[in-house]
Parts: sequence; C-alpha cells; structure tokens
Amino acid sequence: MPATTASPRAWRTVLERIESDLLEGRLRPGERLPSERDLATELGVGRSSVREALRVLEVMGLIRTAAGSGPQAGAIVVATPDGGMSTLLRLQVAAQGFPLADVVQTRIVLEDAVVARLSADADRDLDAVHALLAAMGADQLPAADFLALDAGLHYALAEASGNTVICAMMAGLRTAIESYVRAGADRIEDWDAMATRLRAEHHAIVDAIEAGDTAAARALVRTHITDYYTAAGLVPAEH
Amino acid sequence: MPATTASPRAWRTVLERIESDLLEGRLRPGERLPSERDLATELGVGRSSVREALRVLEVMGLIRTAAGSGPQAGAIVVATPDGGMSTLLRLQVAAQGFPLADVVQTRIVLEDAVVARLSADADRDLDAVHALLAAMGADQLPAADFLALDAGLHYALAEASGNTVICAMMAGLRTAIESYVRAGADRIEDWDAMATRLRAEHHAIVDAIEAGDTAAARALVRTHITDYYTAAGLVPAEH
DNA sequence: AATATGCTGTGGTCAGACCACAGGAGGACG
DNA sequence: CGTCCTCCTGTGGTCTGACCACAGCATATT
Repeated sequence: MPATTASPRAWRTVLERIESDLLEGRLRPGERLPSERDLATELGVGRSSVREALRVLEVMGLIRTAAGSGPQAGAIVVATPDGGMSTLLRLQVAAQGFPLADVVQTRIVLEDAVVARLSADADRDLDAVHALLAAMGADQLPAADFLALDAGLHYALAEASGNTVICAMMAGLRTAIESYVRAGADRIEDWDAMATRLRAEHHAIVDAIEAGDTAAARALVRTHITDYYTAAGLVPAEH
Repeated sequence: MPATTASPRAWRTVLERIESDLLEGRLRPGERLPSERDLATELGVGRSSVREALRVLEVMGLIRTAAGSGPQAGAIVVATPDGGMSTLLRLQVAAQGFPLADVVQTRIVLEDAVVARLSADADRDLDAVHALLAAMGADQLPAADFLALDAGLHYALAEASGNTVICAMMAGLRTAIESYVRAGADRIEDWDAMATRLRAEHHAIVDAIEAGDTAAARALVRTHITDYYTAAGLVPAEH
C-alpha cells in the first residue's frame, strides 16, 4: 500500500518529489527543505527513506545539511555542481567505468573549447589566470604544490570561459585522475625540467589567447596536455 | 567513539571504504559487495549508514541492487555511467546550478568533437546511425517519437566515437534538458517542416562525416543544434 | 541591562523488527 | 532414478523508536 504507482522504492518517491519541487519553482536555491521528519510524514514514508534521498542530493552537491537550530540548520538547497561531478567521475574511474584515456581525451576536448572561446572573446578576464601563472613561477616548488596550482590554472581558464557546465566537468575530470597524476609525477625523471617546460607552455597558451590566435591556442593546449600525460605514463601513446 | 579519525559521518566511511576497495582492485566490476549487515558490522556502523552509502552508489550508477538470494542478489558492481551522469545533470539543471544555455553550449562542444573525430577516423562504424536515420524517415512520426529517435541518433554518434566519457556526458546533457526540449517542440508552428529540415541536416552531417570532411561536419552539427534550440525558444540567441 | 540557564527542534546514528523476494536444500512422489 | 514440490535461508527494502550532539532562542537569574 505504500506504492503509489508501481514503485516499491520509497526513497525514489522522495527524490522525485524534491526534483519536481525544484522544477516547479516551489523550492529555490537558498531555501530550506522541510525537516526530515516532516517530509517523512508528508510523503508517507519512513524517515530512513527520506535520509537516503537527502544523502543522494547531498553527495550530488544539491543540498547542504547542518544540525542544530535556526535559519542555517536543516537541509538547504545549494547548487554546487563541482563536488557532485567530481565524486561521480572519480567513482566511475575507480570502478573502471571510465577508461583513463577517455577521461584525458575528454579533458582535451573541453579545454580545447575553452581556449578557443577565450581567444575569440575580447571581453575575457584572465586576472585569476595571471595570478596563478605568477604563483607557479616560484622556484623550488614541490611537485605536489605545482600540480595543485596547475589544476587551479586550468580551472581558472574554464571559469573565465563562463560556462558553468564545462567548468564543473573540468573540475570533475581533474579530480577523477588526480591520484594517477600524482603517481605519474613521480615517474618523471627530471621534474625541474618538466616544470620549466610546463611553465613555458602555460605562458604560450595564455599569450596565444590574448593575441586572439585561436588556432595556436588550441594546438598548444592540445600538445600541452597530451605530452604531459604521455610523459607521466598515464596514456600509452595517442592514436 | 565511532569516529575513527575526525569524521563523524558514518556513511562517508562506508563510501570511502568501497571506493578504496574499487581503487585497489579488491572489488571489480561484476563482483558482489558484502551484504549490508556484514558491511555494517565490519565497519562498525549501523546498517542505515551502510544503506545511505549504497544508495549514493546506486544512483551514481556504480552498483545494482537486488533482493532475494543467489548470485544475482545483493549489491553488484556495474559501472553504468549514463544513469548517474543523467541524474546529476538533470538535478543540477532543476536546481538552477546549470543554466540551460551552458548545457546547450556544452552539448555543442562535445558533439563538435564527436563528429570531428568520426570524420577523421576511417574505421568508423555508423551502422547504428544509419539504422536510426532510416527509422526517422518514417512519415507521420509524432514529435515525441521523432525526438526520441533524434536523441538516439546523437547518442549513437557519440557511441561510435568510442569515448565512454563523452558518451555519458552527452546522454546526461540530453536528459537534463529533455523536458525543456519536449516543451519547446510544442512551440514550433510547423512541426512537419521542422522534421523534414532536421532529417536533411542529419543526412548532411553523416554524409560529411563519411566523406571525411571534418570542417563541414563540424559546421553542420553546430548550426543543426543551435538553430533547433533557437527555434524551440530554449536559447535566446547565440552570442 | 547583561549574563547564565534550560528548552526545543534539527540532523546523525543505531538497533530491532517486519516484509517480499529469489534461490537452494531437502523430502515426497511418480 | 528422476521430477516436482515445499520449506528454509539470506538478501535488500522499509518502518519505528530511541538516543546523541548541536545551535539557537526564550526565559530566568544576577
């Protein structure tokens, strides 16, 4: 008798209800969801089923939960796509649903589009990019720190392109292969030389973007990524 | 007491455990997870916490659960990225985390890459694409059916490109805006004319791919998508 | 007026209890 | 001996009730 139609899954009922509330505008970003207990009684399901649905929404980056009282407590709608995308891609890579090569290739596709768009857009704002370029110029930077800044740089480029979806996907793809990238850095014999080369390539890419040279920017970013992953032994050899 | 380090989240413990099992190869696709009760006792958490973690994995498309007994029962690792990506993108769009325009633009970027790759690849296999093209040639096809076949066609192209990540993302992007696309179809005055035009564009794209004309294929797919979304009133007007 | 106190409601977690289901083990029967 | 049937077991799915820690608010106290 709990089944409304043909779905014996109580938690799915909750998920669909919240999704429809979101879709119809009854629930907007920043607003609070009803308490778990209220949702349970209102939907005629147990509190545990409500919690399972909320957990999914939390991991997907749709809500933020906090205990206690007051306006900041409870489940609040916050659309933060990055976290959810990162978790999904990371897990899929771990479960071998996504081959590493496909992830790298997709990253190239997206970053290619990012630099193409940026180089064609006169109103671009690359302040964050330049700041990261400067930070990466520091000497004696440990590989881990360099890689973190590198991730930030590529993310900043995506952010500058203004497309939130591409931005989230880039962040997710990066996170998904983060552990492999770190391991790959250890395989590189002369890290200082690699760092110097990466710095130069970064500058060349940004220069090409600011010069409006789309073709050059695309080609540079392509080899930049491909060469590094090949050197790190993450991808056998491009077709 | 239950906190091992500094994490008061029991369900996250479960999630991390399974992810590490996946990463270390202790858990491979097709294999079964321990039963919920076993996992609970083994990790020292309650069964409900285990269930919350499993629910997340299920929605993300990592596991498939089935009650009963035998080798097919329980939670089995199945890396099916499409479902998880679709759910994530759909929810993010619903929660206004992803503007519709960004979704459409990202779809163009990915599909652009797909046709570019296909047109450059001599070993492409477009049998599924041709089958869908033929199916879409039927007369008096309702708009809903036509759109379903259209989705299948674009997905088949992505599939032919061989990149599972792009494939999953394409499917997810499509699902995310599916309801809007359906609503947009109603806004088109002369649907038959639109269908005829879409059919012609599809054939032109496939022809360009098979002719190895990358530039033409890219341009065609770009206008194909842009024009339709503009006609359906989903995107105001490309920059 | 400023501070201290307890109350209330929140999410977080656990334990236990059912249910429906699918498969296997064993016996009953031909 | 082979076939069928029944019961038993273990699974996920769900609900209920019970605690806990926490944050804010109202109240009492100073």
